[in-house]
Amino acid sequence: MALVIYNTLTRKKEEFVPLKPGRVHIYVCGPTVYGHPHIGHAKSYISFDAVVRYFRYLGYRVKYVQNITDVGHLTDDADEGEDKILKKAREEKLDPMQVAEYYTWSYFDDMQALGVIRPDISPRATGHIIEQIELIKVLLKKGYAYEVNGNVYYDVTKFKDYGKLSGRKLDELMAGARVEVNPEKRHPADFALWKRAEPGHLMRWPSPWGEGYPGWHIECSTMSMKYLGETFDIHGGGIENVFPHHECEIAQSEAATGKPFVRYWMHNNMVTVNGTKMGKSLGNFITIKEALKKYTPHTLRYFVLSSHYRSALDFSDEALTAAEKGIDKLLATVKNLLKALGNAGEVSDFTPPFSPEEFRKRFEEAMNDDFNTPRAIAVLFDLSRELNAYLNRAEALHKPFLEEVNVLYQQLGGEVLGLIPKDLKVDTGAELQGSIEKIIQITIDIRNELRKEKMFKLADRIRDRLSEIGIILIDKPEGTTYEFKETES
RNA sequence: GGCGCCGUACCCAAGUGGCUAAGGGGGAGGUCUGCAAAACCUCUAUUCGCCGGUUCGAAUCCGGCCGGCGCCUCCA
Repeated sequence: MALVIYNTLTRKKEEFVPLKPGRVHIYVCGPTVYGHPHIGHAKSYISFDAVVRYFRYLGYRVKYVQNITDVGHLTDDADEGEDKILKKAREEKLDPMQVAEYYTWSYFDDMQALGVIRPDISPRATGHIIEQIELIKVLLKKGYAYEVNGNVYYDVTKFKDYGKLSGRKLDELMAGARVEVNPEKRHPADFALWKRAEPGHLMRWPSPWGEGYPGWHIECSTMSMKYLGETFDIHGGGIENVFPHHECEIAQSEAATGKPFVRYWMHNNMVTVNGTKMGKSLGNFITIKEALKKYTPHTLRYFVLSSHYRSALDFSDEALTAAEKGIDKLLATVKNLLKALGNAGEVSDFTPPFSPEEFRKRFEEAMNDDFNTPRAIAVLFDLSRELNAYLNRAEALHKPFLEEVNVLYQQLGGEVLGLIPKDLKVDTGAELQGSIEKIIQITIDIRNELRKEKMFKLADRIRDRLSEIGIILIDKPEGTTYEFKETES
């Protein structure tokens, strides 16, 4: 089955055909860096991380660009109000670029913690002022924009396709306008490409229209086309950006180049907390840093990927606790596998108890269907049940077979979903832990002597106390083993 | 007011015209165990918000209603 993607532009699932064979050019709207990233960012970027990882798994050469917005987004009204970064800078008495830099790194740190692979290019808006001015000049020259008092606006009535992504019509936009009409605009839906800097405005650049700063949609058009070409494969972002942000991007880009801008538009759904939207300006958001105090990165990743990217995800402690149990179960199985791999050998006339390739196929079918990660995860659980059953019942284990299964976990659960760490600890003989392990072994030996003497109360106390510090004893007919409780990666 | 999405078991969540409605969590029982833990096995929705309609056949398509959410203002 071919890879299909739900395209917001056509509202249908469409087979993915790259513009250049074997390559994927993808742009995803990045964060505005004026605060610590929250779990909504986590959902968005983990989802697209899985998309990019899957393309790479399929063998595509991917060029993944994600902007860092360090200027330009305003606090309230489209054209009035104060730049969010400037606001933060004033509140914290910092240079705006200090604010942007600080939160850019906060973002990178959190993404790394969540196992999100860095985009190939993370262009900053302030680093592309010249290119943005050039694009605005083209739009003016082609008659799609007009200047008033050092402000440049895009004339939406000139672009006949305006509304094709979001399904909106200009007259409807007028009727529903909640914002006071800016008298400088010819049409209420016109949007700013360049804003004149008032005296005292800290972030300002010279331009043909005087000192000012770019509007909020122009950076994405500029930077995506600069690095990916005038037409590229995929543009992703949050569903709330369909209108106006992405609609405006299309208007700017296609007006300037006369070519289709993006072939597949992908939009991920929102995170809600207790059923209501989480937004930066609502102040009810949970930062990734807060979430990571309570849950492991793998739990958060698993939680995000266990629902589809186009579904809304409700964040609650119950759901996260269930997710934690789920991912622990998956990781426990992989650990069992790694342990078994240690004592496995060659079994003559071996008959495979199940077909690993069958599971790979099912996994790929799920991912090919618009990146259906919940279904893909379900396949991994089905595989786990088969594997555990084999590990339990087989008296002699066939090493090549276990290795094949291990590769499957590493590729599907590891490389693609980022749920299974490459260096998963198998709780045996790590050098650093050598002496600790000897001590545990001594404790176990003594406890087993107690058990032989039927002094179970004391034996259980030893097990309970060890359990309190995260060492779990497992009594089997062949003897006692132990493992460290999974707390991190 | 306009546009759009969603409602599947106790919870989370796939499935969107036809074999037994995935998977995870939780719960019940069992194998194993001195007891546990882990793992495995069995059970836990004759039914998919409600009401009509289309169809040989619908959770899936159409219409209406009820409920929840999002966008139309910066937001992932």
